[in-house]
Amino acid sequence: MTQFGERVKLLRKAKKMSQEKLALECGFELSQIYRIENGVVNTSISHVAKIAEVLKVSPSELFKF
Amino acid sequence: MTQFGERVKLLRKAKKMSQEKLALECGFELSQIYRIENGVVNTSISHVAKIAEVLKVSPSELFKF
DNA sequence: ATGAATTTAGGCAAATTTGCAGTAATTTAA
DNA sequence: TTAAATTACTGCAAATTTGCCTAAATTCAT
Repeated sequence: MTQFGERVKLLRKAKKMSQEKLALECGFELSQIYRIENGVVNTSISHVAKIAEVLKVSPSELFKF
Repeated sequence: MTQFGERVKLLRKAKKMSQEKLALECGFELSQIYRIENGVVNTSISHVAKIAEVLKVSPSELFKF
């Protein structure tokens, strides 16, 4: 959960995207991006898919840890 | 969601494992495996990780569709 | 064909996630 | 340095998932 979040943060920063922009493009809340990146929540596969799409990586990239 | 479930079902059957056995080894309910495989629910990343572990594949394998 | 095993299905309560809204803390840029 | 931008964090209600339970439907082996 924490590892997954760290992966999201890493890939997001690699694209020089703010949490807010990622949230906006994904269609969910800024607070939710924070929760995901910091392992506060155990998010769902549809969120995984959406984040991957916006970050232009395959969902499997988010599990490479 | 549906695609993810189909992937779980495929990999589970490849290991000749019943939903019940998978559920047992994962430590969750049979009904939950059914729900995941049939796209009834949008399950969480920790469940993804656990299923991958039990099926002896990397989590990313479950997103190859 | 039939009995056993497996899968599908759904209801309900408890647990968890999410959106929404806000504020505080930290980082970045001018 | 200080103003702006970004990130961290929280409370609450609504939505969703999960466990537990039961039963019907389907598949499979004999």
